[in-house]
Amino acid sequence: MKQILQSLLDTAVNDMIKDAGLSNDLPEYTIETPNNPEHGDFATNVAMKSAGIFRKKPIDIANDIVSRLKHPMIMSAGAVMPGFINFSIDSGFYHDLVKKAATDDSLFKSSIGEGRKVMVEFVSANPTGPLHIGHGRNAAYGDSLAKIMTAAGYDVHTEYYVNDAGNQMNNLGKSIYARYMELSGKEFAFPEDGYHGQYIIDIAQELFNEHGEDLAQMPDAQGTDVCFKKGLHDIKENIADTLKNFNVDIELYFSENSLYENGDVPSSLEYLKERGFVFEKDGALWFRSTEFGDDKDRVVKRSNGDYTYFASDIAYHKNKFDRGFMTVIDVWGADHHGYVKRLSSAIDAIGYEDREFQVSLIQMVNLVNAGERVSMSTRAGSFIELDELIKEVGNDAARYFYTMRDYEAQFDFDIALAKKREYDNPVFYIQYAHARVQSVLRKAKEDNIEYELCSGLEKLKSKEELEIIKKIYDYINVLEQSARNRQPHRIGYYLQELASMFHSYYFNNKMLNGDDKDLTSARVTLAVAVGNTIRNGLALLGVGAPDRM
RNA sequence: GCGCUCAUAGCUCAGCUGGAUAGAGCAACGGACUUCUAAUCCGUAGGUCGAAGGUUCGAAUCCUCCUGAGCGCGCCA
Repeated sequence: MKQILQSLLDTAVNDMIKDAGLSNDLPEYTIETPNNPEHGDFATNVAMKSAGIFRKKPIDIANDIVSRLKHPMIMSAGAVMPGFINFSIDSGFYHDLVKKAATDDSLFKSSIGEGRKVMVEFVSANPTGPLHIGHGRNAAYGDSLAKIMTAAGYDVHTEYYVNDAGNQMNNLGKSIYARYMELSGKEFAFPEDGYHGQYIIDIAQELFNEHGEDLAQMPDAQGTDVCFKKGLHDIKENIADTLKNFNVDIELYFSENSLYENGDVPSSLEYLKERGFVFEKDGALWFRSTEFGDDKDRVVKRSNGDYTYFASDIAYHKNKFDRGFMTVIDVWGADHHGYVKRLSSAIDAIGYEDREFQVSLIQMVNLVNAGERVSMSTRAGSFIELDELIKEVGNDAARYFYTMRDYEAQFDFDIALAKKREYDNPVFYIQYAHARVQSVLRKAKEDNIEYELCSGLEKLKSKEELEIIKKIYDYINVLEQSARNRQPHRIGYYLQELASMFHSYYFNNKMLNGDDKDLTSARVTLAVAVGNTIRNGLALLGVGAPDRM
């Protein structure tokens, strides 16, 4: 419908430009669905946007445009001050929409992505311990974004970057080894930056059960290595399990260490060196990020010979582009924002000009428990695990809560509240709307009430019914906005509104009317259309749509 | 000190890249179950969009300057 209007308007305005003897391009304008029903089904600001071209009052232009529009879909069109044009649409077109929404999923998919290859890299938490509540937001966001962009026609691939190289891995090995030695009654200094969580002790205990005191007999370096390998393996597995339980799809766990093993790190630095962006100073290797507006140049290889984390990140992102991704989206915690300029500089230096790099900085989750603030540090071991949260509040509620708010705003996750609110929660409200639809279908079957899907639709003519259909049609708009702006939270708000409209409609109107087959058919079709919309929307958020509750 | 993000109803937050009378949920108050699930619905109340300027037909939205909160500024990751 919108496309039809747009092409009608484009033609009308183009004709007017020609008639006026001008050669301007069309102005950018919007066609939207007004919140105020008195403003019709659609409204456009094209006349106001054209005021500069024609040097006339917007209202006069609007009237001129209206006089040029003719189409069976348009029941009426009118120009109002200060220059909006409002349209009312013939209800037959709405009935076609319900039919579509009730029978297939084509209304819930968009093609604005045009098959563009996109990588979303997210979570990427260091494999030094289980995921905690802070990671949950990143995981929920990234997964929903990927699902949304897929529905919007992008070719999306998801990845988790595993930082299985560098100092922290040494610390992990030593931490486990120290705990192991404790169990063996021996001493090994616990590393200063070691990890204190219970899971470290658990891993050590497993090693002890498995090997007895064998590891204590080895040289420390060798024992530490065994501990490290076991620790990394177990922690990675734990993280992958948690994400799977959280309904998060990661297509590939990409190992940082693999970039060292195959030589990508030095070779990508060499590549930048050839292009003149890497130089030597004070015995270290530097990347000239000031060239791209960064505050200072950054070290990529330390004077002691170690590569920095930044170096492997350069290699990783070059690798992403080399694999043909046109858009690369990184989902990071907001505390890493100081790192954005550095990496985007390096990507500029790599020089794939047709590519796009974006970072979504997920704001902090402040953990609150009954008013008391809980700090979350992996090292101190005082964090609440994501697993625990999922167990407490359920996967659906957790996923929904995390993506309920704009990722750019920080929010307090009050655990006590989340536990308590189980039945007082927007996600259940939405799911209940879906379950109600299924319940109607079950009831019809039980009572042998006859109806025919997609027939009798001319009965759908009340204001309430047409509003719901318009809302269903608005889904595609929300999906596209959500994908474009990388804002999954819009979906949740939309679903809440749709569910609310349906609950109200359901309460005031009987879906099943045994004596009136046409009316029953029409209303059941509308209900099914709503149910399908909700199921599709919830799926984007990683939330299930149960048939009964 | 420099940089990033945020500030909207009592609370938690939306507000569709500048549109028409700023919206929801929770909390508060008043109503609706002989019903396809009351996990629902209907109504009432609640606002100087942090403050001040600017840009234009039009600003919660864009610009400048303040105020306040969070985070970041390493040859760590």
